[in-house]
Amino acid sequence: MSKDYGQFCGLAKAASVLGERWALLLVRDLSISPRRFKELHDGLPGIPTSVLTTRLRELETAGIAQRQIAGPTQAGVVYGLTAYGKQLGPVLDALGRWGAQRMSTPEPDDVITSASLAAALRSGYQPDVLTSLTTYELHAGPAIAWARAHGGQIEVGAGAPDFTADVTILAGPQLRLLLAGHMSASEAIASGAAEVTGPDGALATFSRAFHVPLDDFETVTDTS
Amino acid sequence: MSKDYGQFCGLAKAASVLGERWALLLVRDLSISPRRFKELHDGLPGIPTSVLTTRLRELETAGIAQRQIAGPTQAGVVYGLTAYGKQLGPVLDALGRWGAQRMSTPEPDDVITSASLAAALRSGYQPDVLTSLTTYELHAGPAIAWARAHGGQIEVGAGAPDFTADVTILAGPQLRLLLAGHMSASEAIASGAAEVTGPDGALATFSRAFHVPLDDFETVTDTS
DNA sequence: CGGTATCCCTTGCGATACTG
DNA sequence: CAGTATCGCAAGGGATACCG
Repeated sequence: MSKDYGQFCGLAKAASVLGERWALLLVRDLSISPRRFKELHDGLPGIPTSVLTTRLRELETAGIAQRQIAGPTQAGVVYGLTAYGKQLGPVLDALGRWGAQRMSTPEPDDVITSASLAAALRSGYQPDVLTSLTTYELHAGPAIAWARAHGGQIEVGAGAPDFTADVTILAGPQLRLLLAGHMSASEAIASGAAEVTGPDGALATFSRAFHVPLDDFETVTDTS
Repeated sequence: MSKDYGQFCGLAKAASVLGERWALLLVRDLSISPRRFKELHDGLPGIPTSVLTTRLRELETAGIAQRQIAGPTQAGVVYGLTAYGKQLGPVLDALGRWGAQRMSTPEPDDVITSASLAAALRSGYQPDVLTSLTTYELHAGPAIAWARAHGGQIEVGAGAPDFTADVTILAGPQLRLLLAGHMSASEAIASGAAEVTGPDGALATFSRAFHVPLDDFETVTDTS
């Protein structure tokens, strides 16, 4: 499947690497921050270690990812993106935003990972909302992500932040509707869909600063 | 391979459809213009008809493509993108630009298709160069594409245009270097890499209006 | 033209186990 | 923790033939 398409075309070259199973999600996770093998394995539920190894090698060969030694001996192996790989960030964000349009409610077996939550924050960020530096800690089910943003600058991460956030939000699956603007901040709080710690109006500001639209057709017409 | 990833994540949803073999290239071709089954088959060298059918069905189910009846009886079946599918255009352009950065010279067996050439034109278009409406007809080996552009507006197509272009360019593989700005218009003409019909300076303007950068490392370091 | 229908066969995924 | 090794299986891709 890693086969080439035999076309002199940038998209074909991209597809030959990123079209591999798990590759896009792996790059997504690496784009949040450098990660260890085990973190990657845990963040991609279902991927076998052998496949993870193979993908990492392929990404290395393609100049997208690289091994980094982070600590003493080889205990500190860490995978990160190269400069070339980092350029994929905005592209994957756009692709994720596109895919998210038809994604309103989690399927019964859908999992939310911390890295995908962080990526969602990054992809929905609106540069013109936050006029002063604001930090967020967001919990969506078992997933945790944080953001530190101000004007055109944003930084996100997966897992608990190492600082105390200005605003902490505990949310359930309804978070999707809030980010889409289909549920107001006050509704979210009143219904218990979100629990907020922080200044008054913080959730309203949050939902404007991180907007992931929904193009609802509710469900795609099933023609089967 | 069409398996889902079980994640509530826009990128994961996108990957489950677009990660399929041939899917990205198929959408690319459809994004240029609606096409018939045979045109799609011809434009994707190597794809079996059965796989093409399967992909088209999957794209239909995902709400990305749709069958359209273009003529009398069923002789006029045509596949096109839905509104949702059309939103992928700019995203795929970005992905193609990313992939093209490491693509300097065609591999011996690389093919150039008209649709990929048209997509390349669209992806490299610089909105601030052409101050008046200009039309181009571009030949790169066996591939033919055209563009009609002015300011922020651009329209591209695969195959010979149905109008007489202001500028006609016959180019070889060296075209890649011209688009990257690694070869000047005058060099291209002098060396015979490009043959131009049109006003003086037309090729220089063209190479500024359609810019596809090259991030060269020549070849990615092979660490095998 | 616009597909269906087979068929084989590779590949690479997923599972599990195990090593430095 | 950071992988390697093995293995079986199923899916799906590619080729080819054929039908409406």
